[in-house]
Amino acid sequence: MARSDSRYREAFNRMLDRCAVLSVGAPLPPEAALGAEIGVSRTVVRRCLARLTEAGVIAWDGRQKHVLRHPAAADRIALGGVSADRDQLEQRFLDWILRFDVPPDTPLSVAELARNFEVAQHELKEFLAGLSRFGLVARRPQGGWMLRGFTKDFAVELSDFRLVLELDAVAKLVEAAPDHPVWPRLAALREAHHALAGRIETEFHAFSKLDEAFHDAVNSVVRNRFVTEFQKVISLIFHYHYMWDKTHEKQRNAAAIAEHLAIIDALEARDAPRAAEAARQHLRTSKSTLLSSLRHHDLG
Amino acid sequence: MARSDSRYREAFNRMLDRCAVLSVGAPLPPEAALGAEIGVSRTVVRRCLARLTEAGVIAWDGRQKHVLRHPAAADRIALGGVSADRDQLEQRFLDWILRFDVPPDTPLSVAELARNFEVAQHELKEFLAGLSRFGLVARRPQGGWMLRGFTKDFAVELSDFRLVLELDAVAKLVEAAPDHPVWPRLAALREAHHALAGRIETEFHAFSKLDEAFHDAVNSVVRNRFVTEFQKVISLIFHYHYMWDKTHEKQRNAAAIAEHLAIIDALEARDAPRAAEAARQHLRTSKSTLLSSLRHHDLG
DNA sequence: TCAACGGTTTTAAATAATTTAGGACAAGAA
DNA sequence: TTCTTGTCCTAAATTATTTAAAACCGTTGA
Repeated sequence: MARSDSRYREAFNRMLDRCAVLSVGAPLPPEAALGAEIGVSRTVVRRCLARLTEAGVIAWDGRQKHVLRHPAAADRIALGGVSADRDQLEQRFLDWILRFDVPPDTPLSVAELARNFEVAQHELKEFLAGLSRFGLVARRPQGGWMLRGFTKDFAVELSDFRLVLELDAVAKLVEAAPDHPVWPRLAALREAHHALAGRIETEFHAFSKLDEAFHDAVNSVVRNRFVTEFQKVISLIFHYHYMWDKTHEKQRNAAAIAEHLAIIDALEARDAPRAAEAARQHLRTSKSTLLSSLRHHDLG
Repeated sequence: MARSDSRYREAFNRMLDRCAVLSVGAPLPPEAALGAEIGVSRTVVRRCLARLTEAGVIAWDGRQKHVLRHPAAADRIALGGVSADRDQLEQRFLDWILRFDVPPDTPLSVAELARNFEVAQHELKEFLAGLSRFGLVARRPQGGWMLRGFTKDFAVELSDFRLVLELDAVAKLVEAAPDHPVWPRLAALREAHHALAGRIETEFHAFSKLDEAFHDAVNSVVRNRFVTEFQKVISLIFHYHYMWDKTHEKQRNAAAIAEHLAIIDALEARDAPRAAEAARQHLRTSKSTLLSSLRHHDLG
């Protein structure tokens, strides 16, 4: 009928813990102090105090409140299932779209999705509203939501946008101070790339993670909330598509490693034009890989 | 108690119109056909038919349904106030923040905002969820929303991001085909700029709109949903700040006109480096204007 | 005397319940 | 057989209700 009282339940248990460390007969701090301590409003504190009184753990009369006995395990109240946090929803949602290859223009049922992901409907709606800013989903005129999906257009525009952002990052990186923390990161990445190149015959699957780490490092020099927000989506999408398209995976990954190393070389040489050109080349490859993986999906 | 039936009300009135053009005794099309015609589901159609029968406008028995009399004006049902559309909400919300200079870290009351803007609470929540992707608002841990607001950091990051997008647009524009529709637009804008420059003593306020039109034209060559989405927010924010900061407005606008013309010159000459440099110069000015307007607000 | 604390009330946010709309399926008429 | 309607089920929109937060005010005790 109404909202859950999990906030109260959790607060009550924490209040029990609070009483456990006090000796019998000791006074409790004022309501406001307890609220601040537990991170909850006075209203909740008072509800908890009332229950503690009822359970005989404390005596409470106005300002006089002191511990009567130490709380037992039986005094605790069970709290409902832990709700999954917000960030995970994003991961799981994109995972669902990409892994099950949901086609574009699919109507999305908020009710069904909320059930599957085990989140409240309004949370999912909020999430979709956020995604709609990226053009990944849209509202339908009759109501409800629709997946605009990973069409060819989407992939092209995403890749183009990524190119713009990443070229900017590369340009900034070349100008970065010598003591910038990105340089050790790049050096470590260079080693990791060389190491993987040596084991490419057997471990080419490990490249996907390395790719993510590389682009993350490059973009780390750009301190911009808009860029950061986009990178999250971009990296997820490219990450999954890497895992998908199994055609010539070994060759592709070997080539990508070489491209990454070329970028690192140019960056460490502080050669802006060469770095830009290397990045452009790599993203061109990336884009065509993304597009070809979409074509495979269209056909199959 | 439940959702509004405005969809049904509107459909009913349109159904009346539909009957009015039929002669008395004529049969009505099947339910599905009516639904398609009016753009509504069969459920609604059947509700309307039931009411029409009750009102004696039609006779309805299974497949037999025909007009009994022409509908009168009294048959219509009044429909509730027209709900404002979604796009306007965005405008009005940003308008509110900027015009009333809501400080950063203000808690936003969904209930109050919904009242003021005369929209349903959940619509506003959806909207806020969308904005949170741009980092303009954020959820508070205890629940509710908070305006992160136009801090200095926000302005800097926004300007930087704008620079990245716009330099890309300029680069693309230089490469645009000679018959691209952007060229006539730029030519018209050049005239408009010259015209305003002549009247700058008295009509410098008109520049804000011209600025918007100029940047819109430049960005029109980039066909990218992500860029488009951002431009909407960017142009709104810069637009309002132009209107605010009244210090040296005339000189600033005159200077900006010159900067715009320099960009147009370089673009029409297809001189990529010069165009980029001119754009960079203009956006630098823009950024410092935005920042100084924020400083004024901090002090006052 | 005043500052801190608690009682009370007002208001908002979260969420379940309720109502309307959409769509699927089956049965029946043409 | 095919189109149409009757019926039912599910989902989305929207309100109502419950919980939480916060403001206000009186009172107590140092």
